[in-house]
Amino acid sequence: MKTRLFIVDDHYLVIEGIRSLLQQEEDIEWMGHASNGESCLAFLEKDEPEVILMDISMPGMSGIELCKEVKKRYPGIRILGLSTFNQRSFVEKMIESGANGYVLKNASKEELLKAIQAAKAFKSYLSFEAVEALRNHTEKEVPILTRREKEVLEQIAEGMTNQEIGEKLFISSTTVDTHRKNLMMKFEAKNVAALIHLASKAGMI
Amino acid sequence: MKTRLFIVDDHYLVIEGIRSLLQQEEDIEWMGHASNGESCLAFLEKDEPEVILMDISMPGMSGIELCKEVKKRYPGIRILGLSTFNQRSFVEKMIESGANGYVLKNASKEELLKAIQAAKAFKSYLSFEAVEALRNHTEKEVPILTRREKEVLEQIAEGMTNQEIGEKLFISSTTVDTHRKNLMMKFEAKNVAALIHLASKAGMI
DNA sequence: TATAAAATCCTGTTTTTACAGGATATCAGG
DNA sequence: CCTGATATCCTGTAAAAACAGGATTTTATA
Repeated sequence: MKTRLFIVDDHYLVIEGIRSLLQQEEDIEWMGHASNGESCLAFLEKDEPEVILMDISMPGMSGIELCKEVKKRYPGIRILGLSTFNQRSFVEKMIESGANGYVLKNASKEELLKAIQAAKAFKSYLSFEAVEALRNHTEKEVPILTRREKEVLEQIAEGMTNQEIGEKLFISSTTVDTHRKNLMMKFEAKNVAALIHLASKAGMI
Repeated sequence: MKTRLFIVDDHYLVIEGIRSLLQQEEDIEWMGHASNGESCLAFLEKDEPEVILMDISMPGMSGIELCKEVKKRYPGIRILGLSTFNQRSFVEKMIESGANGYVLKNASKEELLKAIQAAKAFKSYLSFEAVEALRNHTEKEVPILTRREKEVLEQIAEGMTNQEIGEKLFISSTTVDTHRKNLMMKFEAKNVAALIHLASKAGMI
């Protein structure tokens, strides 16, 4: 019995590459692909795959949000996280959101096939690096920010003062200051300069 | 005549995917791949491809450094930047480092082939998004910094205060403050946060 | 060798941030 | 229903940065 596979990734070359890679596999049926969460959900209304390969970082709805949504609507579908990031926080979030496994983009074809087969059998599979990421607490992780913290961070990066941010977001400047404090705690930054530097390196602004 | 192609990327699935995609192409000869800058340079000592597809973000030596090095040692080799980032700074840095083109990972197979053919003919090719990235921010000019200003900027980004920077560079904290003022003037930044943000986007830290 | 650019240093004042140490309301998940 | 996370708000003090407006020395180069 063939495994009905669907893929969601915003990088066309990755999709086409994996498609081409799996085309020669007898036991995989390629159902199609989507380049964002919205079109993935639209596809699922018409047809239901067994396994979805899902990129984490996508424009619009993130893989984590999409994973939650898909699992809520279609609990039978197995989801494999697919990403370039081997950061603990990402792997963790994805598993928490209901993913059955996690494969890094630097995994081998064999590893990918193993993960797909495991997912089909309702088992879980984490690629080696993903397991390492979960084990390795020492590795510097990208902090997970709340909606408000992200908004405040963006405004700080634009050069706005607490007062200006407060006016813009309709909150008190002291509240902005609290968010700022929390941001610096999360990033373990000494001051704004370090905060913006770290956030920028992490690709969050 | 076949195009002798080599690829450098730390994501195995991307390599295998692109290999699989291009295998059916008549006019491309797959020479091999490397997962980092060092092994790429080692390969080039033995054999010389015509075109190298090169990822920008890699562990160890970055694509930008590798590009410079390859162009220095083997000026005849054409290099195509390959990345998920459509940020101006990356595209620009890569071109400055001698790359003949830039293709995003969400490009189509046709676009990739076009870029490879252009590179083979010593022409340049930028994928649509890369051109957009270059066009969108052309107005913003990156300020030219002095040696000292760069040093101070780096220290500021690390979270050091004027006093700490002064001690480290054996100058007065007031001098550091002057450099800071000049940096903010050059970047037209309102405060450190904006300064670090702009400098980071410009790829200067 | 002029001259411009760079690097150094200073005294103030005002504004903003950093840090400490709270409190309250809401809402989702176990 | 309780707990934890989120978001909101507050008072204070100390430290740092931002701003203004200087000056001197060094260094590269036209």
